Amino acid sequence: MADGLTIGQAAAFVGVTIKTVRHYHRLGLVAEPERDSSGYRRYRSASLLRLVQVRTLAEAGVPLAEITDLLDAGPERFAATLDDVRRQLTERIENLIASRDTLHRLAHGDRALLPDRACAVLDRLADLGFGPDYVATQREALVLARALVPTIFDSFLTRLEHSLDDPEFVELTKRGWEARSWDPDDPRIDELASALADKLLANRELLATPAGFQRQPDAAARYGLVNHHREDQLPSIARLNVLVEAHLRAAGIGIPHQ
Amino acid sequence: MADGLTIGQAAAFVGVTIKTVRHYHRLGLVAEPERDSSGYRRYRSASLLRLVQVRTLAEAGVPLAEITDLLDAGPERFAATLDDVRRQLTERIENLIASRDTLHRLAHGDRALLPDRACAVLDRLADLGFGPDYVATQREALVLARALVPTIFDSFLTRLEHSLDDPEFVELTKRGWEARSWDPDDPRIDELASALADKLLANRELLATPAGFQRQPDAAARYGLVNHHREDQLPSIARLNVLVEAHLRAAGIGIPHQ
DNA sequence: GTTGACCTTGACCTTAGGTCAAGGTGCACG
DNA sequence: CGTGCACCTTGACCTAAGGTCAAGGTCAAC
Repeated sequence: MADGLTIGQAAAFVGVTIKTVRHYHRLGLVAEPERDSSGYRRYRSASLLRLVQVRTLAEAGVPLAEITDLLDAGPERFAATLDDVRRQLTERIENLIASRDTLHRLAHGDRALLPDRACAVLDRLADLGFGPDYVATQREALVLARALVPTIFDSFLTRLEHSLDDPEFVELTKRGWEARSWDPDDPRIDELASALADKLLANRELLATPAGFQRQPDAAARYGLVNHHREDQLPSIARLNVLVEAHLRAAGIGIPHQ
Repeated sequence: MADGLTIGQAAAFVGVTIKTVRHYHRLGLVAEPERDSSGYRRYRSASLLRLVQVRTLAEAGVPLAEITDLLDAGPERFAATLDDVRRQLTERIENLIASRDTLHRLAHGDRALLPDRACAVLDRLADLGFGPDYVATQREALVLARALVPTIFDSFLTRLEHSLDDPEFVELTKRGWEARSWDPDDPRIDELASALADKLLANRELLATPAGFQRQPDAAARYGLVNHHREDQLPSIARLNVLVEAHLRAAGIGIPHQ
């Protein structure tokens, strides 16, 4: 009894778990105490003191790896190191707060990873009579665009809003979406491509490359991915777009190419 | 080229490392894309979209384990889960802030894990002519006391302050500390023990058990550890204390016993 | 003598990837 | 045509601070 506490008692007194005490032993933060005849660790006040010191620092957020140095250092380095640790904690806190704010925007207001303005455009698509599939695909393209070409996301949206103001263009786009169920060789696709190309050539603002586009590395490849999103599953749409681009190139308009 | 990006390109486009992409595959967060003839993964826009979605949530602090469910859930559960994650983040942030504050108090003001008032007492010990060894041992005992019997730490300090107001008691204590280098059987230890016991019996407030003492579990054992700190390395001091306690018990005073 | 609470060690698990190793692939340059 | 270099593949092991589980030894009480 007088020769010390068992590990469970010591841990309870200091307010930690047994496993924590053993962990500190293994890391060398607290020297192993003597063992009794049955191999049990026996803790005396000096061990408890060390345990308390380590625990106090650990609870304050000091990494265990630094605690040994800290307890062995003089008061000047003690304070300096603590300040250092405090700065690191502050940084982590700020990162977490930023995460939390992002999360807040995602949960409230942003619907499915997009800002309000993009959601409004998608709602307008639905109002204009586009089917849910089309709206879903456009939503995906917008999510992709925001991540891959963030610098031009806003002008991308602006162009989209513009295009929805033109009833003829809306009609052509709807018909284009119907083409997804046609055979890729259906001659109506060729007609539609001509009509779309004519429309675009008559309203060139729908084609304008936004300023700052080239500052993005791999801009053309990124943009191509957004523009051709899901085309691998929609061969007729893919062909339609190929034809439209061919028309435009024939008219001397360079299309960003993958 | 038209059949997809390699993992390095996909990772760069989305803004993560290759290892992160593979990690998401292994966790099932993003389905493995098709491989080309040499076994390279080839990413198309659908994979990139998924990668972007996962990345957005992960960056916002959502645990990876919850992201699959989140992306498959409807918008109502989406928002609810995000709120839940946000609450957990808030909790972690508050814990970190508390740690940082503790750290601040440790680095500035608190010297070596003790509050100002305790440091003042220790300074006073030095002023009264106690040697650095004694002060260091007392400092350790205070650190131990604060952790093991926090509820009575303040009254413990008060008693200590009181005792230092009594020059006779100070003298006896100093002489007690000198006894550390005596032989444990030195008869002067017996004399000193009598004198100390008389002094304590004449000033019983130096012995009073503080209120609330018994509310601490294992109060006596904890208190004993503090009172007998380092005695295992100071046999003469240990004997002195044993004798003093015997005197007090003989006079009908119960000493908390280990 | 047996039960239940405690102790011992060791091995594996957690998060979100990072690092290293050994080997295959694709492209440009000489 | 070989060579170098950058990229890809898998697999195994590492992080911080312990938690959990397993198998077995010990102690005190009934």
